[in-house]
Formats: sequence, structure tokens, C-alpha cells
Amino acid sequence: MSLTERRARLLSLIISEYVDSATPVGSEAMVRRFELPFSSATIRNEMARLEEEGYISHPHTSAGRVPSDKGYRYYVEALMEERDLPSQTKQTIRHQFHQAGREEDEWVHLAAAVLARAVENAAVVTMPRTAESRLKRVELVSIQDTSALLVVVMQQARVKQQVLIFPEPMEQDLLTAISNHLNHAFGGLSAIEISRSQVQLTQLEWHVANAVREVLASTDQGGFDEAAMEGVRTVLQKPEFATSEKMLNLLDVLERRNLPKIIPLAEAPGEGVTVMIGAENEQDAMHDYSLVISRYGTPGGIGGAMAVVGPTRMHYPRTISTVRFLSQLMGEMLSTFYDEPPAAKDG
Amino acid sequence: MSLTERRARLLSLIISEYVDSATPVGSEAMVRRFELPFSSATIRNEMARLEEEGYISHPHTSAGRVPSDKGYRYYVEALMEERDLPSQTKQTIRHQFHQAGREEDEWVHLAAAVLARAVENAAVVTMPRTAESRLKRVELVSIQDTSALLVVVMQQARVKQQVLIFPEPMEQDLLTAISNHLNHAFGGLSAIEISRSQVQLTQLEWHVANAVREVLASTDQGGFDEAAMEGVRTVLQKPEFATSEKMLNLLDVLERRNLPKIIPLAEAPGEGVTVMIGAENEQDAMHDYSLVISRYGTPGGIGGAMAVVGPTRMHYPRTISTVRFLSQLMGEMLSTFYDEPPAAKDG
DNA sequence: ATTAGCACTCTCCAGTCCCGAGTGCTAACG
DNA sequence: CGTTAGCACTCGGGACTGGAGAGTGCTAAT
Repeated sequence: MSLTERRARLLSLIISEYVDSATPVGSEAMVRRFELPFSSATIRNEMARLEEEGYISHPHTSAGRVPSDKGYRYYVEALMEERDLPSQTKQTIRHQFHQAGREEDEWVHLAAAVLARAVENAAVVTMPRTAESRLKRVELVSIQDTSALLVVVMQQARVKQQVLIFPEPMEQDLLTAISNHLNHAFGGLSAIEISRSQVQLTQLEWHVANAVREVLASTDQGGFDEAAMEGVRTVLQKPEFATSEKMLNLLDVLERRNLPKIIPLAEAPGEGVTVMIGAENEQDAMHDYSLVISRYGTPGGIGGAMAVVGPTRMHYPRTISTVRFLSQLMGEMLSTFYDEPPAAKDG
Repeated sequence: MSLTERRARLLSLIISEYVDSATPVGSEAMVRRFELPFSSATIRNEMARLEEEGYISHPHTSAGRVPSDKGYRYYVEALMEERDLPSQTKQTIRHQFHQAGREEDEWVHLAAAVLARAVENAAVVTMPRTAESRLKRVELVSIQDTSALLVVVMQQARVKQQVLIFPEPMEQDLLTAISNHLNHAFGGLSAIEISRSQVQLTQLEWHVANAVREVLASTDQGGFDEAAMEGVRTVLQKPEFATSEKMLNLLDVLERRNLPKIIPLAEAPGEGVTVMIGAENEQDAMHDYSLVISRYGTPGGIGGAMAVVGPTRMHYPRTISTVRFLSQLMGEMLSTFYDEPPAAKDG
């Protein structure tokens, strides 16, 4: 299934040409553009072979060639050279990060924005978290008579809050007592462990504990609601979205509630960057798009996922390098805050 | 500047027709559709007058008439009858709200979704807040050696958190002591008041206090970052966005960072619903769109803004009623949690 | 194996034509 | 006088046409 040297080289050229022209590339244009030591006829023969084997295709007789999913795949596996980002670029990105505030969702937004900008496609970055949320601390703050604010702090520094209504008026002292008791009883436990716990609770305490448990559980299964997305407008300006129909299609795909479906191996433990090209993704809706995904975070610990979404006609080497670098960088930053000192992988 | 009875009636019909057909309406079609007791020629005469006075216009000779901004304005002021929402609809909406969770941003998202769905346009709802954020309570939770999570609870039950780095390792006990002191010193104060305070602080306490102050300040000036937006896809499917250029235009306008500009009287104290039609909005970008805005919340206290954004060709009575009802409902819900019992305005 | 040559195909664009919907005017009518 | 019928006129949009340009696939010669 491997290609001859020359055909491989040709495929590579076709792809680079197509990636930045966005129009089918023909044999004649090819030799002119790259000053190939062959005539257009030879190229045509080679192209015919490449097409037979499924690496490129014809939109219709007599238009140039367009890379197929299989063509891109071969290119990504075997042909392209993934060179490091220019250190200039890296510096710029690092700089932006260090200027950012320290709120978690601020990072995540920033990461998405930086990524989207760098690769000129849409980028999604999820909030970091561990596999299972554990309670670190719970606080109750009185609001008025029968209502109080419940603040749940989880282990990886996630915080959630909600208003809680009680059947009777509650003094702050009582609220504090309840939270103290719960902190003592449930500190460090997960949602499941709390529900299995045998601790004796008053009616009121049970009311609060239940809310806490729900918060933990919803954090575990939620996830993509809290992802940041950027660059949608950028990607919509690409020529593949010239018709409003195509635009709506992409917008559909990027709807928040669809993300978990299209980004399947989101937080899979695997290291490194995964690329899914067109129909390789099982979701029909994604057949015209490619995904470049990576987990980020500390090994086995806290982390999230980042992904680039764009048309299959995408600058893969650049995209992959950028995702790799950025996920590493995010990992380092998380380490700084939550874990052992950074592993100093990259200079 | 007032219209004759007949012309007013005619304008009203033109608008309803245009609002649901989206195509310029002609004299002949008019008499057929509404079985008017006049001939098309008479209608043409009347239309000519309406056009002279600026209420409708011609895309080009020999297409039907289209309402102008002025036409819509007159319609909204004088012609349309704003009837109450069917109680069926109200019930449905109430129901959805009571099923929703109790997290604040969940409400806001829900409100935006319900609104967008009901009016078939894009809807924006901001998070509720008071004019000036005041500190209710601050908590510090140790994460590791030199880092801790700072949780700031503000008066109107807003919560923000961020990771704080200390120059030296910090035990939880020390953190608790610091937060206790700060709670005592700054509870109930605003950002400005904290910065003016003369309380003696240790170096470490000052570090934390400063972060708290920044959180309060950024909450006060932020705002639209935390708005929920829904229905963008719905509105993009309308015929006015048939070309991708128009779509990009709207997406531009709805970019998060643009919202404060286009929704100018966001949290103005005025009661009731405000309508801005096309060029009435000073922002050039909004000249093709209309806005229906309302404040929601408790009188003078906590509250936010909600807005519907769509093409000027919009079903104004329905939109206005829905915004009015929903802002009332949100107000009631806020009251339930933060204030005196609900004012029971609406059955 | 490579290439020149050539007939063929298909898209894209510009031009043309015509139809339909709608207008504005004029003259007639009750 | 307000209303109406009649009619010439005007556009926009869809259908059709005819190159021009880019590209292909095949064949025969090198």
C-alpha cells in the first residue's frame, strides 16, 4: 500500500498546493509552480495512479485533483515533517499566557483564542478537571431568611455555587455549623462515596449534603458546557463556507451540546496529538471536517482536552505543532499550581 | 404627522404581511390576501402617499413595498396591539423555569434559550448583579505548598475564584486566619472602600486583600462577558441572511465583546421594554437589526438586562410581550431568593 | 519510461431574452 | 371628489447560449 518515491512526493506537493489555494490543482499548474523535471503528461499519468489508489480525487472530469481523506492521512502519517514552532512564536504565546489573569476560565478562554489565532481555525478548550471530582470544602453563606448560597470547592480548584432554599429561616451560625459538620464528614469524598456514606445527618444537613452531591455529580458528567470556543468566525470565512448552507452546517456541529459527540476521545489518557480526518470521525456531521485533538494536564491527574476544528483542507503540520506546544504549555501551568514543579520539557 | 385611519390600517397590514412573507408586498397581492373593499389602484395611491411620508419604501421601481424604520416605529407606537401572552405559553415557560437547577448561570442560560425559542430570534441575557459589588465573604483553600484557591463571595450571591500564589509555603491554618481577618475587616465593603481602608495588614494579608479588591472591581466593570446568548442559529436561518456576507456581519455584531456597545441602555434603571429599530441605534453595525430590551430584577436592587436581537422585520407584538413577561418572571425569581416576597404582579 | 499532441469535457462567466409582478399615470365613472 | 379600469413601462430573476480557460485521457513517437 506504499507509494513510489515520486508519487509520494507528488501527493505532498498536491496537498501543499491545495491547502493554500483551495482550488483543485491540475497537472500543468503543478509543473509550472514547482518547476518539476517532468512534463505535465507524466504528472497526469502519476495522478491517474494516485487516484486509482484513492489518495486524490476528481470533483468531475476535467477539473484538477483534490486530496482525499486517505491522501491526507498518508500525508500526516508518512509525508509531512512536523517541525517545531519557531521560537519567536513560542515566546509570543508564552508571553500572552503570563500576562493573563489567574482565573481558570480566563486561561481556558485565552488558550482557545491563542490556538484559534495561530492555526486560523476554530479551537475548543475544555476546563481542566480530574476523572472524579472530590469535595474539598463546602461553605454556606446566608442570603436572607430561608435562602443561602452554597459554595462547593472541589479538589482541583473547581468552584461551583448555587442558591439553596430551606424550609425554615436559617441563621448564619447554624449554616456555619452545618458546613463544618459536612466538611468534616465528607471532605475528600466523591459524589458516589458521599451517597454511600453512613454518617448520621439531621434533616437540614441531609438537604445540603444532597445538593453537594448533585454538584459533584454534575461536574463529573458535564464538561463541555464549560469549554471555551474561539475562531468560529475565522473558519467561517474560508472558501469552503461560501454558501450559507455550509455555514449553518458548521455552526450546527459546533453547537455546545454537540461537542462531546464530535470530540470523542476528549479526555482519553493517551499522550500526544490525535488527528481525525473527515470521514474517519464516526459522526456524519463531521465528514467534511478534520479534528486535531490533544489532552493537556498533569500525567494521570488534572487535565482537559483541546481541539482544533476546521475543513479537511487544513495546514496539518502547523496545526499539530501548535496543539502539541500549547497542550504542553497548559500542562506546565497546571503543574505549577496543583502539583510537583514543572517537568521542564521544552525550552 | 399622523396618518389617516385608512392609511394607518394599510400600513399595519403591509407590516404583518411583510413580517411573515419576507418579500416586498404589492398592491394586488394585498387586496387578494385581505379582501380589501378597494381596488388595487386605490391601494397604490395610498401606498404612494405612505411612501412620500416615509413609512414604507421601494427596493427599486416595480417591486412591492417594504416598511421603513419609521414605519415600524409608528406601528410599534400607535398601531399594534400588544396582547398578553396566551396563558398556555406562560404556563409552559414557568414550568421550564421551575424545573431548572438553582445555579445562577443556569437560569440565565435557560432564560436566553426560552426567550430565543419563543421569539425565534437571538436572545441575550446578562447575569444579574447590583450596581456595586460588595464583599460578603472570602475563603482561602490550600491547594499545595505555595498556592491556594481564593473564593470571593459577593453580596448578590455572585461567586468568583482564582488561584493565588504566595511567596512562601502556606498552611491551611494560616490561610484560615487570614481570611477570618479579612472577613472581619472588609465584610460588606466595595472595591473602592477596601482600597481606601486604613486597616493594618500584614504583607500576606495585603496580598490577598489586593486580589479580592481586583475581583470586586473586575466584576463591576465586566458584565457582558457573562451574558448568555441563544438562538443565533435560528436567526441566521432567516431569509435576510441568505448570503454568507450577511451572516458574517451578524456574527460580528453578536461577538461577545461587542455586546456592551450595541445594547446601550443595558441596565438603565428605567422600567419597561425598550425597542430600538434599525438606524435608531447609533451603532452603524446595527442599522439592519432591531433590539428589544428590558431590565429585569428587583426594583433598584439586583438585576440584569435581557435583549432580543433580530432583523428589523420582526414580530414586534409577540417579541415585546415575551420580553416583558420573561423579565417580570426573572424579577420574581430573584426576589424569591434575595429580597422581600414576590410582588405577585402576574397570574 | 517519458513526452508531445490533440480531441474532448466541464465549469464559469457574460450576454440575451422573456416572463411575471408591480408600478405610475391617465381617463372614465358614480 | 374619491375610486377604479386600463395600459405602458420597469425591473429582477430564471433559462438559455456561446465562448474561453483549465484540465483530462489517450495515442503515437522518442
